[in-house]
Amino acid sequence: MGIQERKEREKEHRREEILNAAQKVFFEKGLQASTMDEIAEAAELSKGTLYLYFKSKEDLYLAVMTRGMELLQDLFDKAISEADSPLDQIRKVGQAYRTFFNEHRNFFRMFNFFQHPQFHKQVSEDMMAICQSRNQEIWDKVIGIIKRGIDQGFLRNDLDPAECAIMLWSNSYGLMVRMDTQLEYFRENFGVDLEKLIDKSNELLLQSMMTEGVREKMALSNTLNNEQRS
Amino acid sequence: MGIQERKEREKEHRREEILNAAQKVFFEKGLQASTMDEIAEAAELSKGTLYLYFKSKEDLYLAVMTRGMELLQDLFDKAISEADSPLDQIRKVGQAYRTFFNEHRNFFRMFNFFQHPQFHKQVSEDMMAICQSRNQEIWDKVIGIIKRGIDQGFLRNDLDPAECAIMLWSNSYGLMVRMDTQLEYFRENFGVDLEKLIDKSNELLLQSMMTEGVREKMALSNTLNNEQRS
DNA sequence: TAAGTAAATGACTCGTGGTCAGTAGATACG
DNA sequence: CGTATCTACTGACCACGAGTCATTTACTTA
Repeated sequence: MGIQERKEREKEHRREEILNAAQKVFFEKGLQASTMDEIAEAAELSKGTLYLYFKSKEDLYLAVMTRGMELLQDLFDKAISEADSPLDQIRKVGQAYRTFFNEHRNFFRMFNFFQHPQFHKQVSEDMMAICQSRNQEIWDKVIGIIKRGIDQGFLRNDLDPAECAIMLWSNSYGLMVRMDTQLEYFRENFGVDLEKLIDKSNELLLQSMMTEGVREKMALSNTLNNEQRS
Repeated sequence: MGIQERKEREKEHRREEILNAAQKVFFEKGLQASTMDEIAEAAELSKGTLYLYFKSKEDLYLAVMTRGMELLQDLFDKAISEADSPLDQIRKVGQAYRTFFNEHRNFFRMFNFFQHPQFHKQVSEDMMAICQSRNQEIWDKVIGIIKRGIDQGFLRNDLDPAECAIMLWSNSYGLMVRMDTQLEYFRENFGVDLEKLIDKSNELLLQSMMTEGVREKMALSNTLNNEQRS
């Protein structure tokens, strides 16, 4: 009998609907200012029902966040599959991260919020484990492409892939946080375009990771490109 | 008559006592989990009194945070005055930031929390302005030493001081956030020592900002140092 | 000593996260 | 078809914490 299966589907569907409502409310107001009543209202359910599907407001928040992690993973996969060399993969994944930041700012902020140790205490272990494993998947993916870059001679073989991945990621991340809250401030006070700066500093780091030969070839083709343009 | 003055002093003193109590509680539990009753208890005052001195829990939180900003400024001033060249100043200020992170982690987390746009809405404009201006002071200081580094020929003169400052700062910051929540994770899963990585990646960036001549001189003296050691 | 003033109090309100006894509607059974 | 069971759902309710304000206390001044 398919009744069991149908019920499972319906339950999953209901869960998704709650997530949709929660996402909408959280995106508008953030964790603190959103209320469970409001989310229940948006989901056209009673508050009690929310607690049948999620252990707490924080857990619900993280469940929404995992959607963002999936999204980021998809963007990365797409970037990796579209690139033609390990170096190109690294650049395109970096670009994908910046796209994610620009077009899914609310998810970026959720990731950011998730970093706070104090927040972790309010979250169930189950949900924490889910986030951990998704996180691990993303890091493995990023480290993987760096490793290929080293193995195929594009990046210096005295470097550690994980270290490189963390450096590049954190470098972008640090600037994005700045951008998110102080983009105007830096433009007005110091005439700095943070958007371009992310590109620049990421490229700076990447180049210092390249092997001598690759860097020279890069420089040469850049020169050619510039000459063609002018 | 000095009564007026004495009252002012007493009021200031009371304010400091409240800040002491708040700092203790906030450090232990974070913003969310700390209650105003608890802080009042720690300050040996009633809750109502707290609201005579601070507009809201969030304002009180930020008032504690400004102490951290003062502390960071002092560390920077000390680092700048103790260094003997602009390049040394940049390195020592970077080191001071890392010291701040390690020894005043709770303040670092407060700064971090402050970054959230959602949090800003819950704060009074007065307090926001105070934080802004302190922030500006710190950035001016950091940009100032980079500018001296460029003017005196240590750093490439095609670079913008503000851009360099932001790059270096954000680079450290990004890694510190990672360190704060995932130090063990990265050590266990990828064998990466984030502490050392901050040094490494900061030095990497700094070197790519140096003029050719200075970099070569640096490389030479490093070689000599290494030879002396072995 | 009494009036006046500033500081401090704590009982109160109101909003919100989370609970749980009860309801309704579907399903299984006689 | 009627009844028992089960399951998702409900919303009144509780606990607790931020913020308020009428009242009290302590000090100053005349």
